[in-house]
This record gives sequence, C-alpha cells and structure tokens, in this order.
Amino acid sequence: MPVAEDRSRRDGPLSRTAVLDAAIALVERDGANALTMRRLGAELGVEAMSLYHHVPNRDAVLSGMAERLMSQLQPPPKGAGWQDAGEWFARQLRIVATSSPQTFALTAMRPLLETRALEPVEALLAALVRAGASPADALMAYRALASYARGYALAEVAGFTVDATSADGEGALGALDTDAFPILAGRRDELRDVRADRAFDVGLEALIAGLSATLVR
Amino acid sequence: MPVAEDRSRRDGPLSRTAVLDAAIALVERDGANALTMRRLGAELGVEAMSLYHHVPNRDAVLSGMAERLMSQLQPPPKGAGWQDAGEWFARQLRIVATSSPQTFALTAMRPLLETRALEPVEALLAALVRAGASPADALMAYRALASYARGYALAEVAGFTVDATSADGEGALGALDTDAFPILAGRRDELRDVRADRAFDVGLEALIAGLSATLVR
DNA sequence: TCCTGACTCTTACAACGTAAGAGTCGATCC
DNA sequence: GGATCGACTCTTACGTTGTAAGAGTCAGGA
Repeated sequence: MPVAEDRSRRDGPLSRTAVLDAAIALVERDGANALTMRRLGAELGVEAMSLYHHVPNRDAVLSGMAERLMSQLQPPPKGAGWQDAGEWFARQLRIVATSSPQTFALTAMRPLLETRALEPVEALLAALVRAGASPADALMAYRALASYARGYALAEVAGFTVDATSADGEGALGALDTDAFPILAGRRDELRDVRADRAFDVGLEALIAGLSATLVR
Repeated sequence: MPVAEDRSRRDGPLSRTAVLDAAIALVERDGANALTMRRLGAELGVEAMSLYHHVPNRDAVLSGMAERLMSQLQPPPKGAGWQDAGEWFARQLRIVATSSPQTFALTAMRPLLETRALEPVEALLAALVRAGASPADALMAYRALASYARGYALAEVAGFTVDATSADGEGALGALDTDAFPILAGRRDELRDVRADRAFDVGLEALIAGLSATLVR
C-alpha cells in the first residue's frame, strides 16, 4: 500500500518557497492560529517533519513569510522624483499589506533584511539624495514614510482604534459611551464618512508636503 | 503540609490587573515566548489553572496587556491647540511603546477599544474640531498621527529595516552588499549619523505641518 | 454549625514543536 | 546490471502547551 496518497494540493516537488506560500495561504484562509507544522504539512500532502528539510523551524516559517510578502514590493519607476518615489513606496507597502492582511499582521513586527525588499528602499533613498538631501536626511525621510505606511496599513488590517467602517456597519463608534466621549459620540454620523483610502491619501500627502518643506530644501 | 508555600512574588490577592501586570513583566524580562499560563502562574506563586478565575483564556491575557499598556497614555493638557495635542499624543504613544518594547511588539496589532485609552483620542479630536476641522477631517488627522507614531515606535522596537544603531554598532548597514546597493552602502558612514529620536521628531513635525496646510485651513 | 461563594488545586487530554532515526527512491558511478 | 549515495519523507517519541472537569480549601453569613 502506498504511503502518501494525497499530494493533490501540490504540483511540483516541495521547496522552501512552496512551504512559505502554503503557509501564507493557510494563514489567510484559516487565521494565524491555524499555522501549525502539522497543518502546514497536511496542506502540502506531507507529514510535519518533512517540512524541516526546507525550513529550520517554525519561527523561520514566519520570517520567510514576511520576506516572501515584502519581496512583492515593486520598485518605483526609474528616475522618479523623490515625492513620487516616496508616494509609490508607501502605496506599495499598503497594497502588499492589504492583499495578505493576516500574514501582514502576523509578521509586521519583524525587521525585514531581505535583499529583495531593500531594492525599493534603495530606489527611494537614491531619489532623495538626487534631490539634494544628505544621506542622513534621506534616511529620516524614508523612515518617516515607511513608518506612516506600515502603521496605517497595520491599523487598517487590524481594525482602527476609532473605526468608522466595520462588518456590521457599527464599528467601535456604535459602542461609544456618549457621556464619557461627547465629541466622538455626538458626531457619530459625520465620523462615519471617513473612508480608509481617502484618509491614507490625506496623511500621505501631508507627510510628503511637510518633508518637502523641512528636509529637502 | 501546606500546599502553596511560595507567594513571595505577590503581596495582595490575585486579581485581573495583577495577572496582566505580571504578564507584562514576564514578557519584558524573558521575551514573548516565555508567556505561558504555567510560567505566568508560577510568577504569581499559583498554579496555571488559578489564572482562569481572573482571565477567560490566554488570548484575553494578550488583549489585557495591550489595554494595560495603552491605559498609560496621558491625555494632553486641557485646552491645548491641536498641533500641540497631536504632538503630545504621538510622543506619548512612543514613550509607552519604548517603555515596554516587548509587550508593545507583541500586542501592536490589536485594535484598542478600552475606554481609558480613548481619552487622549477624544482630547485630540476635540482640539481638532475646536480648530475648525470637520469631524471627518479630524478623524483623518488623528489616524495619520496615530499611524505614524505606532509605525515608528514599532519599527524602533522591532529594529529598523535600514538600521543605523544596533547593539554591535553594525546593524543592517554592516551587512549591506555594496554592489547591489551602491547608494546605501557607499554612504554607510553618513547614514550612521541618524538618531532615532531626531528622526522621529523630523517626521512628526513634517506630518503636523503638512496636516496644517492641507486639512485644518 | 452548616452553607455558600470565591478561589485554588489536581488530574487529565488533545495538540503542539521538534529530536532521532529508519525507509524510499532517483541519479550516478562501477 | 548492481552498489552507492544524497535528498527527501516517514514513523515514533518526548516534553510542553492551553484548558476542561471537578475536588479541595476557607472566610463570612445564616
């Protein structure tokens, strides 16, 4: 009797990237708690221990997922001005985050040192230096933009503290105590108008404009 | 023979906040992986199952830790202008995050719906509305500031992607491939000058200035 | 004195990460 | 051909995890 009869869910042979991509798919489908070595193996038609030939341990799966996610970042068009490059970078980050929200929330606190993900960073820094910023200032501008984009995407994916948009149409606003928070609660209807896309744009434009004035001449 | 002889590490009776505070202390001391119900119980001189009388499950411990952390946020001085209130809010968030870095990294992706943590939010929104912003615009400005501060604090606590400051004095910059990243690598020495405090300030000032121009008149 | 409720303990179980080592099989040599 | 080998997978096993179930402890009120 053959031992492993169910490899239907995988076409090629097992590999590091196949494992990581399956992990991302699993987390997106069943949530962060579903990511166990056994279930991940089952997802690939394989026992848990087989995964250890492609990945040293579970923690490396998480790091690999982050790397795999962020390697989707597209570098900005060559020769773009720094404002465009910065806007591009922030938007790319948000796109990647919202395209795999569970994975992003699960791995957002890992520093990302993969070569592939550094290309867009290098491009942005290059654009800043080209525009006359000192390398130190360029790094500050990059950090500001990356922090904003990561923070916004994380809030969006995890649920805003003050949320106008939610599955049940209520969000955190519905439960607000009117006495304790008169302004928030009294303006519920108007607060509901905020759309996450527009809010992201407003903050991004403001940040870039502010950096223009302060940092790069 | 008495059963539990070691309650030395706790003075009062067990309580929800005692459990949560012990969890924060444990995570800060021994890292996120050390947070198991058994070890948390031991920390309080109690068996694991006793904790379940104060907390429904492990996940609630994490939520409670986040709540406990963020309830440290101090609201801005009464009647402060919105710029000052915004700056205050962002700085408070960073202070809280860096004062308990492990806990912050562990819980940063949880939406925070606790009453206590909403007070500074309400104060900031109030200041914005007082300055003439519509509630929807005020919420956008709040989100921009909170996203920036959370994102920056998270990067700072988890390690910047392009890091100038690190324990061994090298950080990610030392390992950079000179060929692939000429600008980053070629300016290593200048990039090292960036201090996290100053970078945070620069981004914050830029964001507030930008919001001033775009949003609130 | 007995009850009651809040708290804690003990015991138990299924699921977890992973160490150790044995089985399988295609490719490469003689 | 057969032998060897390396890459891969499986089985088995161990200690640890979260937590369900229920019994023990004990202060305060009847």
